[in-house]
Amino acid sequence: MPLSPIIEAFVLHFGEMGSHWGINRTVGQIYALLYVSDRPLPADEIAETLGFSRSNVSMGLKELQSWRLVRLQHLPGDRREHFSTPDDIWQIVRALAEERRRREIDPTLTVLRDLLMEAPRSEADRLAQRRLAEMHDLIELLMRWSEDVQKLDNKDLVQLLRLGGRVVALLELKNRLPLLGRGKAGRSRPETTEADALAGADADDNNDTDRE
Amino acid sequence: MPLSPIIEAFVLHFGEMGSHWGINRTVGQIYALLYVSDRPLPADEIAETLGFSRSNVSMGLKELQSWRLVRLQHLPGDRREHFSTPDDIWQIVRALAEERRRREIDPTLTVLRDLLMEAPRSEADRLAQRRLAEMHDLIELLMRWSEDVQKLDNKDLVQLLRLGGRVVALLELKNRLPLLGRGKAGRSRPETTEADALAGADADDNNDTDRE
DNA sequence: CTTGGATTTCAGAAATTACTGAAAGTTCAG
DNA sequence: CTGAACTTTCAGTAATTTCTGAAATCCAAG
Repeated sequence: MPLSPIIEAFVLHFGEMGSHWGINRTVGQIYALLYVSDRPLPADEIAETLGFSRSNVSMGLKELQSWRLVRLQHLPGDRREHFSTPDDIWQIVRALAEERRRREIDPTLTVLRDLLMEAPRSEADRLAQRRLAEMHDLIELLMRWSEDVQKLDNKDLVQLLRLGGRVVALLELKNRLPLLGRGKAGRSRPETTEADALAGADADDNNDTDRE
Repeated sequence: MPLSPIIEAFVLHFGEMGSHWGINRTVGQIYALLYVSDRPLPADEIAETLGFSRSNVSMGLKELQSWRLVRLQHLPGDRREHFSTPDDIWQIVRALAEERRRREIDPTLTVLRDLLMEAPRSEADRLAQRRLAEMHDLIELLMRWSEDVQKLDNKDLVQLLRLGGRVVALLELKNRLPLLGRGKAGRSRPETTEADALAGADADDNNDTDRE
């Protein structure tokens, strides 16, 4: 069954985009098709619709499953497996973020940490390690934030996003009324860690010598 | 001049990572090398150090420049061009986010909008368009947020990130004391737009029919 | 068990992407 | 101008990735 022009255009564009993001075209197209489909589709129907070989679709679906972007279900009276995407679109964002973290970010942090444990053998090494530490701390900060924010329910998340940069007004409010900050969120130890050094990186550039 | 083990390991890992992110290995390695280098490097030195051809390095540098991830400078008494990465690590994040947006997200939003303008020719089209609208609104929300947040200075940004999910406590506070919300940030029109539909996506799944 | 539809695996073909060396282009001191 | 030093372009080649069809495997029904 041929695709309507609207759906075809979307599928093609999505496939194209995928290839800029380390996902191959086939996989992107399969996902796009499932995303707009009104019902779960069996692999052979996907293959026929998109003009790929059955085995290629099988591979693609396997990859999408490993990213938790599609789910498998059985329809009554049909022995074939049918695939669909989660209804909640935020689940896509969460799944992508989590898997990226697990597969790419965490191993990178491990490498960085390992390299920071090594004894430097030269001045160049020392400088390099300072840069690696900066990168490590930046990534860790971003990841902690994203892990944390992903626990919010959709409602809070949307409210937060819509607030955008205006959230700073809230921050200032909090800073001006320190009593409020101590309740549920309060940790009493002085909050001077790597992150403060990160923040200072543009203000003055030469105070980052506190890490070896 | 051969690389120290620490730097070499970093360069190799970074090159590997690049290939998961739509950046080729060579480009990743060049960037990594510049990132940890203590001084701007000329192209021929990069080529020799990494074992690539001179022309390959030239291509790679051109690409990195187009992403605004390296900058070119001339050193006194040397006719060659030297390359380095910005000192402020946040600038990397900003540059990456902006370029990705410009190159990939914006065109995608345009495609989505175009497809949403098309008259649906079937029930399947109608459903597909509803899904496209959801995706469009989600992306737009995320992009507006990121554009907005990137205008913050490093200090505010780090504070915000460190706050993580606890920012919700502040939101609730604001909601409970509406007087405070109206100052600088206030917009008086009722804030009911596409975003609210997005937020509701998990609570009830069938109220998103308000968009054609 | 056996059968047959459904799925996966895998070796090789096809397509894409990355890389090189030679040649052309640019810049600037003399 | 000239030519030396440096950079870019580009056509061809190498390497990698994607895709396919045939064969193997799986699995539920009989």
